Amino acid sequence: MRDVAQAAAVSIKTVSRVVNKQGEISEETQHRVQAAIDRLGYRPNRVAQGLVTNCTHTIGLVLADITNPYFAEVAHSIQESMRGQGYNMFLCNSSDSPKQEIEALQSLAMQGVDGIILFPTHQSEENLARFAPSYRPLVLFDWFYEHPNIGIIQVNLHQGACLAAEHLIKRGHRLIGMLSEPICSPQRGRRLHAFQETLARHGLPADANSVVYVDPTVEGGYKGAQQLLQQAPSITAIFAQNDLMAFGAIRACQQANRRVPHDCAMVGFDDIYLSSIFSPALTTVHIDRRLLGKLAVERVLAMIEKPEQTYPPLYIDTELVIREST
Amino acid sequence: MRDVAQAAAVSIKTVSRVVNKQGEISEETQHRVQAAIDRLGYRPNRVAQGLVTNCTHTIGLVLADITNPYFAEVAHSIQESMRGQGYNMFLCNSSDSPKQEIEALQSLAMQGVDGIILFPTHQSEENLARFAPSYRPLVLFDWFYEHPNIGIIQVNLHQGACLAAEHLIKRGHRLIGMLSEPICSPQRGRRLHAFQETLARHGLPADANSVVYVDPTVEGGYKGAQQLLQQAPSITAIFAQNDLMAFGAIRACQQANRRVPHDCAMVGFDDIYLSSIFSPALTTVHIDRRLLGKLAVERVLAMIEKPEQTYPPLYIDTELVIREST
DNA sequence: AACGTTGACGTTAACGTTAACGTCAACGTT
DNA sequence: AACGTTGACGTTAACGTTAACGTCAACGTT
Repeated sequence: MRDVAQAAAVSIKTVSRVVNKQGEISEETQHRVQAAIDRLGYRPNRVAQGLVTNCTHTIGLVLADITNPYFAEVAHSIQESMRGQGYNMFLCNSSDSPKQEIEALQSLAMQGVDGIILFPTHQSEENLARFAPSYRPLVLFDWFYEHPNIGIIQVNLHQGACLAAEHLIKRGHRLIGMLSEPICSPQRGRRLHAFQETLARHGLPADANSVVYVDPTVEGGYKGAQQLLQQAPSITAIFAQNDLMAFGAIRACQQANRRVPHDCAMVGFDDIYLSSIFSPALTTVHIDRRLLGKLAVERVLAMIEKPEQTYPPLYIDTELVIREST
Repeated sequence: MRDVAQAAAVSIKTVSRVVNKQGEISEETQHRVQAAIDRLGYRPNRVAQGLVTNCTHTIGLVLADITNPYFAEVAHSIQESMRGQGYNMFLCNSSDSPKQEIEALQSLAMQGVDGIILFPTHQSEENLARFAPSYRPLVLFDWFYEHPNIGIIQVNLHQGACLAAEHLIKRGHRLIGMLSEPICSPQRGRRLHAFQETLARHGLPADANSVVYVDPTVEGGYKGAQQLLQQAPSITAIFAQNDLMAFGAIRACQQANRRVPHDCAMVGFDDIYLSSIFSPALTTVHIDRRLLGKLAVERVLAMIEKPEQTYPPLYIDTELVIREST
């Protein structure tokens, strides 16, 4: 910057004004400075800017597992939305562990991020309570914790799970197994509870015997389905809490010589891009990841720019996509 | 920091010494300062540290597409390896576009990252030539560009493609289709060329008619396989350049009433975690993503710490995993 | 006793920016 | 002619750290 100022025979403050388009400069000076900037290839140092403006043009994204395509697609959408705004994105994996999550939040705070987008994990409520007041805007997915610093984006999981249940019931299924992740907080159980509620409303059984709690991964779905088929062999359908689990469960069914959907129907959740080309193509609840990412970025940037405003939660509806697995 | 210094009745420099464990402090003072740090919840400001030390404890990861599980798994491994070292990771998608890639590199440079790990795209050579001299350590995957600032990690794609070809030939296939991404640089064509070489070595045809160039995605594989089956209907096997393409191709085969593997065998590349549970489970060339990420982090951190040393390329072997699709 | 060394700190300046305020000429207004 | 306003800059201090150097008492050595 000093070199540019010298080359253009102005003060560094004038260079700063040109870089930040702060006006109050004559066109002639502006051109001269710009020419010097181009000639010397000057780029402002974001670290120094960050120190004085307390604004680093970065946000942090903390999510459970980037290898789950659902998260990856949301991350991709967030990235794309932010790129145009000149923001860079830190990525942290929480591995669904509260300890790693809080570590990620702290390290992001040290890096001076302007805001954080977080898919919270279990046990998070207390962590958030400690963390939120101290820091920048935080946008949460699928969680609820009221605080002026916190923006909420809720996917209508309840609706999605109801749609899935009603679809299976309409197809004549009476005994339906469920694969859920372990439920460590009320927020975590929303899909399962809504599904069970719908079953109950139709007078169908939803006892503990038809639910298995496993990791929300392919592996988890595979093992969970094996267990489910063993402890409740008369089930004719399975509702998995996400598509990866459904993939694993389909595999388990096939290996147990249960054809999908003829011997056991399968419904997933998320509609990741592989669901439509899996064999059989998966019936699942669609969530618009692009919209999700876009809204998250809009919300967090709005909260950064105008922190005094209050921001009501945003809700995103889901949609049942019927394919070959039911 | 000033508050901590005041609370402990020392100078801020002494606090700095405690934080950075720079020694030369009495145990008693150290304890007193540490107590004040804990009590006040002081955390060093990485932005200010970055300005003075020119070291931000961040690295940038630029890759083509985070929604491809292969990249996602490498990103995950990089993240995990870095977490323990106190580094944070910027993530940028290049979308396989040279323009976006160079924009990502520039914005990372402005953020003052200490190093960059890059899965380069086509046209990159000239960009790298311009970029590399000006900046921090750069670690490249599957590319080659010799420069003291650049570290290389090569997956032995040649070996992998040969293994795949020999496997199909041994199974009796004589007419094999190939799905490749567009080849805009020699580096990009390594899998395809090695595969074609092996075919030629066995006296088998590898003409243009049996190759289709499409995007390295599920969609690309799907469309590519459709085209391949139309223009070369007598093929009995397809080699896809990555697993996602293979998934799409399997789908296309099934829809064309070609059973996999009976009517058309399929081999992929990468061995993403979904390959083993796909139906049919995919025969593919395994790449150790965890190792890849771990080595990349080790290399880039070593280059940051000791930039004067020279770092020879690292090579990673591949392995054929035979499953149901062949 | 004089001097050098060392341990345990403190002071000052700097990193590359921007915010806040200052300056000064030119111009218009009364 | 005196004064206020405004446009177009420049100066100074500050952001929160660390590097480089300074200080000073205590201690050992000759």
